[in-house]
Amino acid sequence: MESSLPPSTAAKPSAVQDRVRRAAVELFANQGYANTSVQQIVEAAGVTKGAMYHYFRSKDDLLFGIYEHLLTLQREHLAAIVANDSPTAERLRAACLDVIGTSIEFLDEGTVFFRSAHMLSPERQLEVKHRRRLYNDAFAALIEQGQREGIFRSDIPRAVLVANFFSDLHYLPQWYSPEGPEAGSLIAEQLTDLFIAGVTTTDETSGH
Amino acid sequence: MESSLPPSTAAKPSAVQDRVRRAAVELFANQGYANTSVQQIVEAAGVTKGAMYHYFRSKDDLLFGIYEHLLTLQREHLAAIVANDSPTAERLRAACLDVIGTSIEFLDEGTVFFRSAHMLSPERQLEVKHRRRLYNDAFAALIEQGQREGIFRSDIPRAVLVANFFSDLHYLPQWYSPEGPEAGSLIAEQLTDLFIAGVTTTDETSGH
DNA sequence: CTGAGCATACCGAACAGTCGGTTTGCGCTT
DNA sequence: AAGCGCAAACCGACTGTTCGGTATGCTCAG
Repeated sequence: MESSLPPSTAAKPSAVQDRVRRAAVELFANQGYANTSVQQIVEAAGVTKGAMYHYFRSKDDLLFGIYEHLLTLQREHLAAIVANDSPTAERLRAACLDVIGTSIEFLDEGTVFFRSAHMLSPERQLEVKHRRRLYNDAFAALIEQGQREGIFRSDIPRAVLVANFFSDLHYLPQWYSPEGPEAGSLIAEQLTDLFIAGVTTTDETSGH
Repeated sequence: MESSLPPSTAAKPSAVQDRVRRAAVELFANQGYANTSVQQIVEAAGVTKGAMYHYFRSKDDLLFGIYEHLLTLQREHLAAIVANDSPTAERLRAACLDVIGTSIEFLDEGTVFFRSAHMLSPERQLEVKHRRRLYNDAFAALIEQGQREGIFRSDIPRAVLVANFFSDLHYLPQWYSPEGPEAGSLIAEQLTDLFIAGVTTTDETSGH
């Protein structure tokens, strides 16, 4: 949207590059990676194949770029939140709100992220898996701390608790569609509420 | 598993048909629909292409068969559970346990179900969408009843509550892998617990 | 005149689906 | 029991098309 600025401004990531990326994300999200031809992408972006292959080494590069973007973003956000010195419950809440918010902001990217992981080259699949695991572990560590403090229930394996939250991120692109401007953060709060409600210790779940 | 019976027994769904189906599900789950060639399927099934096309009209038919199977199964189960005259809370719990159990039993089918919906022919996408909606509505009706009874919280849109549960089904094939024999139903109970805990009315969420 | 930025024509591989043909199983006549 | 006839089951080479990627050519700023 800031593409209407005079071309003199800022470091250009090349208009072509950007348009190809945007077109690719949208097409991948709507038709799947394997079902989208390079020809379609360049047509949607209004460039030629030669131009595209000038900036990207392969179709796979285009796909991996999406993962790279989201993974980096989420890692940075979570690291910042965890580093806070607020109470565990608040940090968990902040982490949930943030990652749901991000997922809503990048809905198409999320769709591709969760649907097309198996289309990446094997090495890159490993890379993605690894970095996802790091995120997962950092998140799980938050929950573990809460469990030690006695505020989160311990009668259910931590892996299940974590999966129960991550599932919301997975499913989000499948049912959420942006309506109002604020609707996004509202959904984020509601889903976070539900998760926290499920994970918080109650009389029945405290000790076991 | 009952394939070891003498060939004299029962109505045969044709051994070839069955082996093709199994091979297709596994390959679709592991590599995605678009990335799996008909040649791979028939090789894995140990049949020829001619044989396959004798029983299936197209590759798309193979895919739709998976949806047909799961949709029919889940619809029947839910209908039976809803028709019970037990209390709402118990029926919701039973519905959750059942559909998670089914999803675990048919993990590969689930993987394909959630990952490859956009590969179906447009008409069949609509059909699947329609039947999913019916299931969704029946499930939502259960929750609505609980809300009217005051046992389920009403401060969060019903659609969000439902999505919060369905997300678990979506994510399941991504993280769950069958270990012990009983582990499956244990997971089902834990996830159901978490969902119910989140959706049940507490002091803070009762009125609004 | 030179090289970055792009356009165009093209390549080999792989794909879903087809089709003419062969084999197999089975009811029926003799 | 033996042979006939015929349909269903199955085979696999083949086709037209599409794909990701490349090779080469053009253009214009510096």
